[in-house]
Amino acid sequence: MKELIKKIKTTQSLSPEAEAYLFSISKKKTYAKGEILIREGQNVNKIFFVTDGCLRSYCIDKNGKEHTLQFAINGWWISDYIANYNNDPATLTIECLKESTVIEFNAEKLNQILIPFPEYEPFKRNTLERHIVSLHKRILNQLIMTAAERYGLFLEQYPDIEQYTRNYHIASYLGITTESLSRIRKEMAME
Amino acid sequence: MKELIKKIKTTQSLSPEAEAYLFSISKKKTYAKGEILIREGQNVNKIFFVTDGCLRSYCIDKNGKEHTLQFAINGWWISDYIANYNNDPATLTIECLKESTVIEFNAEKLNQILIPFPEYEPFKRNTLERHIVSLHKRILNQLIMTAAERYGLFLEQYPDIEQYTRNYHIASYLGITTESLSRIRKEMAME
DNA sequence: CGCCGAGTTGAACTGAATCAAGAAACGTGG
DNA sequence: CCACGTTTCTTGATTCAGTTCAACTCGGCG
Repeated sequence: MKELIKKIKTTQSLSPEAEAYLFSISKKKTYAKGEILIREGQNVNKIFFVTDGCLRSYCIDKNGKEHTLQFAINGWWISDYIANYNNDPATLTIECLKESTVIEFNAEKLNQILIPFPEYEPFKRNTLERHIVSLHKRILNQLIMTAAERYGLFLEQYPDIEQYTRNYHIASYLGITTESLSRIRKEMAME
Repeated sequence: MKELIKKIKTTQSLSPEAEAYLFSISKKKTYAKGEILIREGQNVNKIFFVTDGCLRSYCIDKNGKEHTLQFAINGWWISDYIANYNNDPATLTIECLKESTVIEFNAEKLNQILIPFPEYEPFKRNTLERHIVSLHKRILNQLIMTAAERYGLFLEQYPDIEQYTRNYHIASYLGITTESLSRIRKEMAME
């Protein structure tokens, strides 16, 4: 929780009362590698702030293939935003890739913080806007770059992540098969 | 402007003072087909609400190819969010595809509305969240669907847009070439 | 020791890109 | 209103990146 408070305070000040409110609506939880935080089909209204570890969200297509939407490490938020926003059952699954500590919020209660504590708003907005920017970049990269270039960028953006992830986690994030990723790795090693 | 006010009021109430403030920081503008609202490299801090017509944002890669990030029709916002958020020069170009009417805001002033009029916050947040949801869906669709399926979905989402767009606008949105799109169309017509 | 899941490698295949040429649509000026 | 040039769209042939399927290697672990 300290991590989150600290992060908020890089954007703005936060009264002790608002801090207390955040505490009161959140739960610190630790998950083991392989645990599922949100499962496809469940009704969920949770949102997680990652303070340590590594998670990913993915969906499963009609052929049973997984497609990774997001990795979340230190300081990132993760949830099924599609389900949360529409009040639908989850279409995503959120999985713990290594032992992780997260702060769990009820999404609605977290929004309601803005009524007594409007001071929280700039942080909220900043988080949403940064999220949009990263998604825009991802879409453009997917349109512009080759698979090998995308993998290179991925390694820059998540330098340590390969320790925790299976090959197919990364491949399904990049939109390629594990075999292709394996060949790209080989190609890169030879240069 | 009526359109925007109406849209805001579907989410929440809005005081006459807040309405007046929105008026005071915005300019209604009409652009002809082909006009450029934001050009790559410019310093921009504008954001547009489309009340009529059709616009698109795109970037140009190192080979000179265009990649469409977004189409905006009635009731959508469009801007270069990457540039706005980072205070960088624009990496995107925003182009008018048919005669369009937009409401232009200075992005910063639009955010500052929240200080005197926090009542505007739910609309703002709702807009951002809906934007995130649509981007998540787009990324997943790009990972899961074939080019032909994506084109089919595109036609559902933007049923009238083909009247205003060039073939390559759509192709570069779907991440394929104009030739491929042409063949997909042919394929679909034969069935 | 042998099994099992993950990663790698190979060969054949495929969807889409590229390159090139022709057809259709469009706008402009006479 | 037609003729012309330009742009866009279509079609074909070829190439290529990435997939698929299948076999093999490696490392961890009961």
